Amino acid sequence: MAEMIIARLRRVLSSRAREWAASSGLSLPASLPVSAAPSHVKADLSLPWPLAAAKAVKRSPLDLARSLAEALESLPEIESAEPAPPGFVNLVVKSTALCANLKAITLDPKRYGKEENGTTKKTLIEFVSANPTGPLHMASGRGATLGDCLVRIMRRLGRTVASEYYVNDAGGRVELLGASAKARYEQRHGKDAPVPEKGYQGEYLNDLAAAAPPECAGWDAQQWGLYAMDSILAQHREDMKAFDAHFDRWYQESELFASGAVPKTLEYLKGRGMVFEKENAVWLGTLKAEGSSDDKDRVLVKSDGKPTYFLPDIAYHKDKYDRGYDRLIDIFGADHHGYVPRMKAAIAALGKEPDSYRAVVHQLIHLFRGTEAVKMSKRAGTFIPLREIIDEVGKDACRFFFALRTPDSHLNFDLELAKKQSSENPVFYVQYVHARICSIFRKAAETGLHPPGASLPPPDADRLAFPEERALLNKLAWFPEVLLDSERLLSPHPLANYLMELAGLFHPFYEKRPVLAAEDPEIAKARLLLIAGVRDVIREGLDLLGVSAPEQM
RNA sequence: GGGCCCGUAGUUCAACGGAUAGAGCACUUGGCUUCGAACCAAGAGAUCCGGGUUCGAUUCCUGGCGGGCCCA
Repeated sequence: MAEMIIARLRRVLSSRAREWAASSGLSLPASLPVSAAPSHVKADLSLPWPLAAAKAVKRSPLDLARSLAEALESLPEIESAEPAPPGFVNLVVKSTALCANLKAITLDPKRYGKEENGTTKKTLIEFVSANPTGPLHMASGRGATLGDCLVRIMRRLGRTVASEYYVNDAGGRVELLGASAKARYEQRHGKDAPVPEKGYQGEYLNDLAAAAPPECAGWDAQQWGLYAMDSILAQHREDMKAFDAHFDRWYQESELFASGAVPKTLEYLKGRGMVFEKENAVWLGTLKAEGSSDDKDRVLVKSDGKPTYFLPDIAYHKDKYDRGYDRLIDIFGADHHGYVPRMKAAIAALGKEPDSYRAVVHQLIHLFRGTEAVKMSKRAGTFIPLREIIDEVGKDACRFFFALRTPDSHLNFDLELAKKQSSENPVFYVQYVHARICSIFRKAAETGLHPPGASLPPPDADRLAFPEERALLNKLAWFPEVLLDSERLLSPHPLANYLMELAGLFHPFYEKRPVLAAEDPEIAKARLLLIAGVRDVIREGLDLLGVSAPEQM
């Protein structure tokens, strides 16, 4: 398969530009980005390099742009290179190159975007990891979308990556959950049994108590706790399945205790001299750790001899490294952002490269019903379960909505709007393009113009020369770059926004350039290949977001 | 009180330090006997307020104001 066109151009242009710079006595920055030309410029690519280079020399940026444009114009893939004030070089890519790229997409859509010589590092992405003490709520949906999309995107790029869900099933909360469930059970049987003071209040505990097997009458809080946690965890698994979020492993905290990893990790940290004792407790010196931004030291083992949650968390992350992952990504909701500095400190205490650990903190979702804010409170039991949204809005709309935004955005989610299933939801805008194209292919099969499965000839560039066609050819070329952006930013939002833009370019083409009733059969076939490329990229792009691409809607 | 994040069009959101700040929805006016009108064309509409760095700031630094979250 041909190398992706933009990636190739980036390499070729950079290399030629460096030759040019060397012969002109200039120095160029280490990174030479190639970006799409802005809409008001009639070009495909835009280079701001002369602006950056002009600083050190006495020539004007525009002069340098003229000179650079001359040096680049002779490249085989380049149609024209024009200097533009204040010092850009705008490039038009040869249509033949874009057409070759189009043909390559349709030949093997599943590999479009794969980096042949990418990193061999193994990445582990941990996300959701909600406590099994209550149903998953909306915020988990955002974390699930970010994590799952990232896994899919990185796999598409050719990375080795695995996903995990960490289950906090050890410690005191099992018993507290059990006591809460037991109280609900006894209330159902007419007893005056108050839920423990700091216990769990949610309505779901009622359902859980009602569904308990007959022998539960004799259970103590611990047994109730195991039962409750099992059934809540089973619900989490079902919710994640319904949300199309896949985890390669559900890692249980109790496994760490069972294997002795917790005390071993403590010994390991002691051996590295990272631990001290004070007031009968054992501490990790996170405050003064290398590169630490934590605001105080953290307890690992309390004065009563019990470990805090922090110690098994460290043991879990050590285990990730021990299993051969050299790049860890954790995805948190903003309510856990305070956790990040101490985990970074712990990574340093383990002797790992700080850059090998990345935390994505996504902001929480503000829920509305129309204009009325809905407060989320797990304790009060008034949160909106993720399941309710999946059932009423659909996981496609929900995932696409979350995938469109950067993790940093404090996004608003209007339940009434989302439930409308109307065109107000952007996912339909993209899916509609896919359905429209599939419809054209059905018609093309009926009329015999293009039997299913038949291959289309590589297009003659002259037959895809209208601006609407050129714009699509160009946009399709950027798909692999968008995947790289998503990986770099650890977020699917560049991809989701790209799909909106691609869809937005298809409709005008559709209105102005008939495919089946084209001027002649050769043009019809060229346009069929073009829309096949659009269809494939939308289908693959939506798939990376975990969103379906219906053939009819 | 300290820390993290945010403030862009009526609204929900984009924009590696680059050019005339882009989309969806909503609004106004047009467009279905012609591949799907969940669409298109045209119109109107925005960077919270001061300073600073830079050839160039929505972006970086700094001081306010406003909001979300965490800690004390």
